[in-house]
Amino acid sequence: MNLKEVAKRAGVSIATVSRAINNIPLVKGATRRRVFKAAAELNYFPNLNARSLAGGRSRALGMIASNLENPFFFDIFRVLENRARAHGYELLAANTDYQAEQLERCVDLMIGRRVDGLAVIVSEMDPHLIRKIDETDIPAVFYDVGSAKHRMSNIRVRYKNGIERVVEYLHSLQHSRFAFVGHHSVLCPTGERQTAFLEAVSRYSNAEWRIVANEDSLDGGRSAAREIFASGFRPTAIICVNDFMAVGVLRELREQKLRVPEDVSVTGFDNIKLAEYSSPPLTTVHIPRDRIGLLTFEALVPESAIGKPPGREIVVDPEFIVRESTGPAP
Amino acid sequence: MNLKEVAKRAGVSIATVSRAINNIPLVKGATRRRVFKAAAELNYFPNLNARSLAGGRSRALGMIASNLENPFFFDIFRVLENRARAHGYELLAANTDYQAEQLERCVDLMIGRRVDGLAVIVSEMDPHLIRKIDETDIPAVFYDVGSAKHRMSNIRVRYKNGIERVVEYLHSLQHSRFAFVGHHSVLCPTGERQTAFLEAVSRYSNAEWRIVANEDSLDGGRSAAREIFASGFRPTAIICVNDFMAVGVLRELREQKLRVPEDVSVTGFDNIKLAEYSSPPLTTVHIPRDRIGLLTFEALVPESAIGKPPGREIVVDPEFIVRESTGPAP
DNA sequence: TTGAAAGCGGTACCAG
DNA sequence: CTGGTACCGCTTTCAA
Repeated sequence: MNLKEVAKRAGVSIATVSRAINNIPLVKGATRRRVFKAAAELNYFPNLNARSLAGGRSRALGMIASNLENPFFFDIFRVLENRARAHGYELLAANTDYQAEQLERCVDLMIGRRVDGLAVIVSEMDPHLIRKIDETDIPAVFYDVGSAKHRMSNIRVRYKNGIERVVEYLHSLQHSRFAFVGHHSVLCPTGERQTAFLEAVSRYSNAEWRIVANEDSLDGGRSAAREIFASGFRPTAIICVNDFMAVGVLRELREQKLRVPEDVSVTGFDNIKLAEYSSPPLTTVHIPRDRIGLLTFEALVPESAIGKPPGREIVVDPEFIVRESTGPAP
Repeated sequence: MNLKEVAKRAGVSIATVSRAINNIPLVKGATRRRVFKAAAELNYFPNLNARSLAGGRSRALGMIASNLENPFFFDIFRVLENRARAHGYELLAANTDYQAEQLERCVDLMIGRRVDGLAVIVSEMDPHLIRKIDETDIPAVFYDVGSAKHRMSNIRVRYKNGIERVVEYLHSLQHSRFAFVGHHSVLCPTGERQTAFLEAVSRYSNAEWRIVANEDSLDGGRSAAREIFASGFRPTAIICVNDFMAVGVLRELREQKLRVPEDVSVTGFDNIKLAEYSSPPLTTVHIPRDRIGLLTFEALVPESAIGKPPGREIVVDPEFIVRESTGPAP
């Protein structure tokens, strides 16, 4: 089914059908009705590929995330999609599983689809990809990487502050043996968190620590915890790169009959919903995904944010939240 | 950047560039190299919209889910995407949040994009939409709804069996006061589970029960549990429509200082990863998402499944799994 | 208010 | 092995 057939049936030209379908005011009411009737009878659906091609814009935004299974990313996706829909865009989502190769495929795909804006919320970003995207002139937002210019914006969360707060808090509770559970991506922001951890912990002369990494999943968190204990190290506090992995850690501690927080304190990061639902609820650091999603949209669709310049650096401050997974050192 | 420019720079015709880019063997090695060089220099990305339009196929599959935040759906998404990618397709995902209106939008979008196959894994499906999709001749798979024909397949999970096993098991443990926590979608499969619950529980003359519903989320599960207790009913066992909500229920019970399973038994459904990570790990019913994802793909892309007829009914049997959230009635 | 026609960027068939 | 070219379905001037 295409415009031509609808036009034939409605007894008008394809130009008129196009106008009617797109709600362009020029069309007379009676004509419009005839067109819609014909379209309905023929079970007509505008071909969006053709529309994008002819129109020069796809009315689609893209979001690439490292791991949509982790609610942190999904929360951003959700608000971004809502904004997009509200403004007549659709959101194409893609997952990289933290793999550089997949990231490259996703980027090519998004560019190939000629998305009108692209948000890249991944930690494995590499400069050559940023350049690649930059050269296409597609408005883009990167997360914790790259620098603002042209049509590229940049959202930067101050992890360092967050981790510092966590470490300070634990130290004030007399903890001295720390473990850091990260995931495999070596670059920012994990890298940043890890570095921040090292810096913070190094400030205390009596502190001992150990760092382990595993995949960003419940299993990954659990394995990481297992690894720590297998090494013989006995932390009094386990600081996790995010809540998702922390839930895995909690599970392993339960297995080992260690009580949280009496025997070991555990902290997460992100403040995903699950952090409130774990047992015990996690002490964590809140990252405002709503705000990030919103700002991302505004950066991608400048018309939606009058007064705010495109291509800017957006800094987000995290917020420390104490729940029940932390307590005085044993 | 388009074919023409690449052709000019490489000193060949656009037909040749097209062939080279698409790895059609006819092209001579030297020519191919010239083309790729030119393409790289010009930062060329094939316009996928144009390709879909001209080629008559989009090389994309669509998946519409009720709630991608629920790992049940996400697990299916994951394997479907893997299969798709392995076969040169991309997967377009969309979320309905259980809203009929959004479902309709998503369907229109997928048809508009001319996906080569569409999986609709939602519980709020309505017959008119099935017809709509049917008339487009796009191969489709529905979950627990519609009937197999033409190019439409149909995956049906035997929930009834699963719920029956759960209820029987609890009854054998001397439970007699049951609560069922569902989510708001009234149609299959939730409806089916709910009905199955009623049938199963009605078989025992001494059984009492109560049914509540809330949104499919952690919060929804928690609220549902709160609602049960607010009503004055004191169940010895809470049967949840899925694991995701069950985790919310567990949280509320903790709040009420009720021990699981000593004071109350709780069961989930689906067997998502989180079910093993909750405290206590959930007794649940396994639904093989991997298999569902795989079968869905095969139904959508018949070439991938030689020997298997397109448009068939696929029946999946769930499997009862006992963990630690269930025990003898108090 | 409507129609005719020139693209948009590819694909694929037909010649050579 | 390569080039020419007729579409694919829609948007968008330009005229009428």
